[in-house]
Amino acid sequence: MKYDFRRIEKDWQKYWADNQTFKAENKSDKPKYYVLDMFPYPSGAGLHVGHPLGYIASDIYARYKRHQGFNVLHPQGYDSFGLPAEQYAIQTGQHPAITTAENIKTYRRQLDQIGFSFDWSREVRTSDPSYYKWTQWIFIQLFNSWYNNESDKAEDISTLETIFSLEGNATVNAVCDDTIEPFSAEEWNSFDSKKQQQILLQYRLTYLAETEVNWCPALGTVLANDEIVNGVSERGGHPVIRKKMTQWSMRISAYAERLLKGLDKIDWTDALKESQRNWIGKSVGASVSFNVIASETKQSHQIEVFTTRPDTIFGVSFMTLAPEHDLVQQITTPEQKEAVDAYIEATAKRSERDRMADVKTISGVFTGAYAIHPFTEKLIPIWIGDYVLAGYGTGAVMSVPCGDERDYAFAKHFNIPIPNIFDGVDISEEAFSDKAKTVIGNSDFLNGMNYKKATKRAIYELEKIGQGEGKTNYRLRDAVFSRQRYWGEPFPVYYDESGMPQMIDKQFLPIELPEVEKYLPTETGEPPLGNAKKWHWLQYGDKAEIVSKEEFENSSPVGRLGGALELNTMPGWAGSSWYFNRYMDPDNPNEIASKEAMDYWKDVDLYIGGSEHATGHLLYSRFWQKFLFDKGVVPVDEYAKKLINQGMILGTSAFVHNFFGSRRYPKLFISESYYKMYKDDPNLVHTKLETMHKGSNRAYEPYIDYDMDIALMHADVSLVNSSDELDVEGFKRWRPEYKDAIFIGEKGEIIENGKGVYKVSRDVEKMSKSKYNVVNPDDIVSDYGADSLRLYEMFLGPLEQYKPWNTAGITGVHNFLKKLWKLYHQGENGSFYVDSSPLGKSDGDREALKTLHKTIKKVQEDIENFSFNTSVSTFMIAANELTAQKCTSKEILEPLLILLSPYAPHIAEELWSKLGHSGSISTAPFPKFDANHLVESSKNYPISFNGKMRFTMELPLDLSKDDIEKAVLANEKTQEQLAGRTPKKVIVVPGKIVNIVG
RNA sequence: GCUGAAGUGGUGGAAUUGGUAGACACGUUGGACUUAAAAUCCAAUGUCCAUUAGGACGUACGGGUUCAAGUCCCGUCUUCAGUACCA
Repeated sequence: MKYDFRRIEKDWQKYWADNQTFKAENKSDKPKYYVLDMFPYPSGAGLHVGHPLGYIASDIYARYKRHQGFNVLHPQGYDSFGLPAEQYAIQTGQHPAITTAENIKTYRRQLDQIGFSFDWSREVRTSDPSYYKWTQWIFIQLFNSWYNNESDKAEDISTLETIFSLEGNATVNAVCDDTIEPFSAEEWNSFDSKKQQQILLQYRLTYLAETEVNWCPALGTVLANDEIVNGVSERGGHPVIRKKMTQWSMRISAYAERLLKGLDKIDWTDALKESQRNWIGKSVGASVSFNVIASETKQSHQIEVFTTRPDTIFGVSFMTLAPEHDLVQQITTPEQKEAVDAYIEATAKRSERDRMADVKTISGVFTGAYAIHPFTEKLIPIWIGDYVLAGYGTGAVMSVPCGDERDYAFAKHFNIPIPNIFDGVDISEEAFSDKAKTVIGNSDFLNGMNYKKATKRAIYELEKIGQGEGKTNYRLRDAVFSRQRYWGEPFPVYYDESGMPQMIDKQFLPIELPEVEKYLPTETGEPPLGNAKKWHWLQYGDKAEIVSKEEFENSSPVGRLGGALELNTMPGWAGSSWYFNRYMDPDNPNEIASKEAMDYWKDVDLYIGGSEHATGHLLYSRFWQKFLFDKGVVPVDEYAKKLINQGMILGTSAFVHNFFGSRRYPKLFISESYYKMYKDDPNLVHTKLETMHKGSNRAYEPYIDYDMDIALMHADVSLVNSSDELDVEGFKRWRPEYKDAIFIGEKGEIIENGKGVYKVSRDVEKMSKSKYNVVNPDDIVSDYGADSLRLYEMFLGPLEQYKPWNTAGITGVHNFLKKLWKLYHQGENGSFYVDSSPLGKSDGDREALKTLHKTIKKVQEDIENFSFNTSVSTFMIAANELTAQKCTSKEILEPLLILLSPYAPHIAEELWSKLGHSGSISTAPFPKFDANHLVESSKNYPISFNGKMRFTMELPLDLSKDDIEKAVLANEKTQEQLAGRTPKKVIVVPGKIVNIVG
């Protein structure tokens, strides 16, 4: 009987679905285990073979944990809000909900055929109103909270209002906007409601603010910092400019320190933690304020700077402000005004990208103003320069050229003095920035101190004169939360008559996305939701509805509540920042999940996903979790105990060499070697092509130019065989414009009518439709089966590694499954056969048991270390050994199938049922490893002399080290080797080599 | 520049954490079966020398520690990823 994987896999997938085999219960006597995948965005292209890699790994682990007796939660869902469906809607007019639903259907079919043990009864979709109801609810909670630095947690905004009405804001230690003016309780109570609202907004954890944002004109939306790569948009690679807009922001900076500290208690990879640490960018130092007197107005100003080196304060010889700094205009002297304005204009013109590309050029202008040194009271010239960034710290630095490379270069360039404040250091060539070796000199009260001492003392002295204080600065910026898109969560927000944002009451959630005619921004530049006819919020008592502007204005004003709704939608990371909690109780209409469910499942034990989310999703979701923890909504403040980043499976692209730039030979493809020939001697090739031209009936385009640059063009990988040979005729049929393409082979011959060979060049790249290198898992499953696909993806290499896909190699694991099947389907008719008599003590039985227990040990270790690739090899070795031993014992097969079932569940279930079991293999207990089966009575020990292998000698295994030493020395061959000498030392490592040092 | 990861046959990758390097698989070559092909099975396969027996070399490069180094230490080079005028 043949290994009919198609039938087997279909049958068992049906069985699992019919019996809800993988449904997890929220109550169980078993210990819980939560295995989570990063849920996918359902794109129109469907899955390629790279996508399931992480899912296969998590599925193996989930199935393993079920065998171990855990109640396993292994859910899956869809991050279904996103740009591509919206772009498609813009092009075709099809509602993104329809596109998304279709894509999800494809995804589900593709996922199902691989045989994952997901509990689909818990599926979530972020674009589902019953789901985003709770995303909106969380937003409201954030709006209604402020961050109290005293209790170090988020608190209800009402507690802040109480403090304001009793004490004003002087005693409040909160994370808030830095522009807040102090006020007393009396003042607060005298403010009108709007003023109070405006002030509160500056404290809320989500707030509306005029911020400089990354605006992407091509996409018509704002992007977060992590959505920009190398100065262009991550999606599409469009240019990004800075622009001021009123936007919702998330006060993630309030959690900077806790996000940093939390990393210490979770088991994530060092690389990932490190990139989160860098992103948060904590630096400890001091803020120092310098007094400035503007020569024009005679007004006094203060410039605040942040420095990590307050110990070098006596080395300050100038100050530099970012060109965008607020004070620049006020302090610039009339003589310098022209130069300063010109410089500011020039910098403003430069795009982010230019500025990044050109960091070497030193530029700046003197403002004509001077600051006063807080200790020496000397005058310090104030410059502006674009090496100081407006967005970091205060946008101003105290420049210490002797201790900072950039300040040094700036000072050298503009001939500013460079005073030396380091003892025993030569700074004539370069700045000295080694903190560890620093000894301060020439610095009054800091003289002779090291970095640590001097820093402390400097801060103390600054505080004493009220010119500064110790300060910690973070690079982490508040996250912009508004997107000018249609296909995202609507905000539960309306604007009242005074224009202040108001939250819509929980009972009216969700605020559903309205229908629009066009998915583009409106003519007046409003986001796409501005196209909706009904978009005004109207509430009478406990009834509410969304109505048109006219209906809203014509409604009776008595007891009415409402206004225009927020037209922005939430960003992609909103829905994904809390979904792991929803899986615990996905259908709950009253809460994000019930308390019982969350107390039972608590957190994710294993989270698997790509490292590209390091500073996006994985940071935002930790932020929301901490917030929800502060509010008592969730029981833990870190939601994922362990995280593994799976690597990516890359595609192997195929390229053809095309005379792309030439209008003379536009459809001519030449082989690589021929191209090399061309590079060496272009004229030779020209002549050859000319001859060929004349000798052929083909109509080349007329001669126009000699531009013969070769372009490498992607060819569809399905047109190339495993020896890199292109199916030339297939290529011509592939696209109409290549119908008359001409291929020239290695020796300059024309390839046609199946004669001749054209070899493509290869390169490894990300799998993508546009590179024609996508391998579809559907094809693999139909050719080799899901079990082969699962085994092969694991076999390719370590989980975390990036590796290219190569379909040819799958025969290895496929043959293993066939071999295993054949071992138990021998004899005349090939029907299933196992030897059910108990194993005895014969050599063969001992060998079989040894194979089994070796496999148990290795596979268990491998799963626990997530080295799934090596356990696939272990299975193959076991199958080879059992075949060689002709062992068909039930006693061996049964545990072996349980070991195999996480990897290749279908074949394991099939053989398991053939063994007479009625239920699914998935809950069968994991086999117990027994070391006794691996122990032999004696072993051939390799004996070496001075590290060189000489002979082997059989020794009983239960001998002690000393006994082994004695036995080895007494041995005849040893004596022969020693030739009468006395050995210096005998090294015995149990189970390993015996080394005699002579 | 900084941070992190890595460098092993033609290829993907193993190596019990210092103990016989190259497991397992792909590919290649040869053979068996077949009218033939596919499939399947068997054998060989790090490099070099040697008919054989066997020997020498070999884990990016150069040193070192050790009876013993892919693994540990010092230095150099290369690749990949993230980040970047962060004061």
